[in-house]
Amino acid sequence: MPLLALNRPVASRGVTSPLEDDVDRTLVALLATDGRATLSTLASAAGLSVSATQARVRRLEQRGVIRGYAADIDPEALGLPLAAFIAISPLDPAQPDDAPEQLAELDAVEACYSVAGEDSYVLLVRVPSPRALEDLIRQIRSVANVRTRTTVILQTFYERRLSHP
Amino acid sequence: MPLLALNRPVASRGVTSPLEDDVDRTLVALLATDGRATLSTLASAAGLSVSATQARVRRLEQRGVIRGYAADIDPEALGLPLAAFIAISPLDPAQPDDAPEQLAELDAVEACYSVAGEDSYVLLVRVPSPRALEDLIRQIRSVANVRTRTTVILQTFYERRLSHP
DNA sequence: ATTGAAACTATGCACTC
DNA sequence: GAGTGCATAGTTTCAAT
Repeated sequence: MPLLALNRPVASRGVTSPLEDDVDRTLVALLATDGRATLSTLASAAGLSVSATQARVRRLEQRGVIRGYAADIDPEALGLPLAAFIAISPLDPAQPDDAPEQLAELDAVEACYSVAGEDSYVLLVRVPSPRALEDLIRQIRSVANVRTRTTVILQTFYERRLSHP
Repeated sequence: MPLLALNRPVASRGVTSPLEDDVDRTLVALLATDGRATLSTLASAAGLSVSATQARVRRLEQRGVIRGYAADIDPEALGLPLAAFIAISPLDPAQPDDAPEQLAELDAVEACYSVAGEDSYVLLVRVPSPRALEDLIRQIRSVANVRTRTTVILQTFYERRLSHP
């Protein structure tokens, strides 16, 4: 059973071919909402035998369409009730820029995107408290030599909804 | 097997109690990185019998610590290679504000956060093309009666990393 | 929490189309 | 290549301890 490898850039995880037919779409849609669906459940939904379904799912995994399986954990249960976006821009633009790698060291950084516009990167971070956010911002500034702009998240209405499948 | 229910606000999904001991932490950490880990695998890691492990996992699910299980699908495979943050603020502040609900109708909206600062909400959206992004922005403006500020995501370095467990 | 039995699920292989 | 069916190994479930 394949594990997620979330510390490497998405791009290095290999090319992803698109879904090939309705069976693939059905399997992906089901697994996206129930990552522990059994092959028999998937097989019934797809109208295929269990073996054929297994082969399909394996192919989706190997092609990188399915990147892994994860339990969705409530951040509050982990003691991380405070989330924020932190937009960062380099203080010294003439410096080698490996901010994403540097910032991956910090556990609080859940996501890192490079973006168009005023800022270079946007991070999604989760911390236990306002005090911890202050510390984190300080760390980010020194680790990556950047200026930061922080936007505190007040409420998460939804997250990780699956688009189209 | 529990299904995710991502269309309802996180807050309405019930209170989440924190993790209680190291066994819980081990189980959560494992399931967060491998959502399809078997009870025997989890049992070995936690140093418990399979049945005790099953009971633990069920409790974690019932307490809302584990909110569900999902396959991690590459958005490109779904034909959604373009992602963006869209920050929105109301055009008419004297109007009832149910933007998150209204915007949940749009499949392209993957996440919706209310935020502190200039803007009211930040959305994470995924679309097939720049043209589709233009259409989406138009839809968001009319559906929610808002002004938008869009930040295109150029690269996703990492996403959904688990913090602390 | 553990054991253990029964039901269900995953896997590989022989076979068909 | 892509599917089915079947035998076996492994997993999940639940009652009893």
